[in-house]
Amino acid sequence: MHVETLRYYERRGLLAPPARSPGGYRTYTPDAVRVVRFIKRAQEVGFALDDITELLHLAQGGPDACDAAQSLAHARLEDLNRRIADLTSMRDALASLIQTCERPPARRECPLIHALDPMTQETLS
Amino acid sequence: MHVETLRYYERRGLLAPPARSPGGYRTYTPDAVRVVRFIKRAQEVGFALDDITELLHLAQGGPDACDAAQSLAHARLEDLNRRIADLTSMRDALASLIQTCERPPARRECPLIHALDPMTQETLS
DNA sequence: CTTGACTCCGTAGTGGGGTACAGAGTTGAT
DNA sequence: ATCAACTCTGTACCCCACTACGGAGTCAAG
Repeated sequence: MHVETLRYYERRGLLAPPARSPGGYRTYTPDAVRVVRFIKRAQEVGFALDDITELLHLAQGGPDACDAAQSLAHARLEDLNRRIADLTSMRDALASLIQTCERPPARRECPLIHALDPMTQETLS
Repeated sequence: MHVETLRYYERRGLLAPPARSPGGYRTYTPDAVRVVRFIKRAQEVGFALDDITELLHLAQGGPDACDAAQSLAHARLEDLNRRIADLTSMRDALASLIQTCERPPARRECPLIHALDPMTQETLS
């Protein structure tokens, strides 16, 4: 954990400004550590900092908060699925492009570059 | 295609500066259009603009260029696979987190928020 | 020839999640 | 008391691929 990252979270309102030592140093409570771990975990499952800010507020709230958290999570899940689908179709397209390289090149023409060239392939997208 | 995007590509060296009309307007040749389409296609399969710049240079080169293009493509492919794997494990983690919501909440505690809280779950990561 | 829609230019801003810097002050161990 | 190693502050910068702005000039249709 970088120090600046903590300051950054504080600026963003994810982390309450902690008490200070006589010299002005931040003194973090165990609770603040808990919050930071929460943030890290939430990031790991795909929440953005804005979402996490909201989750942290929700964590204080009552039972309604639970529904809100759940729908936030569902939105993130769909987001992840979309991104996975996008990347997967990219990957498949690139892989099949690379396949063309396996075939012996007709002298002086790179099949891969050729395949990307709209001159020679009018049939894609 | 936004005009500014074309100017941007020109600045970045992806697109050769085109000839100008008497009034100073860019007049693009069909070849320039071809290059732009090449760029778009390459982007769609996951190449970054820097890679594409290189591919475009390679497109002029001889047979060595083909190997270079191929290894560039392989690097991109591995990149995509890595990103897909990352997102997939995120998705699975989030999905199983959401699963906890399906179970009836023990009054006043959001299971999802609960699950992210390091206080209550010391066993993850 | 007028009009409305376009393009010219350079520079600056966007978003997301931080990271870097400089110069001064503080901490804790020896 | 001394010293290395840390932290304090604000601001600016990183990446990437654009996008926006504003004021002036140009193009093509009617």
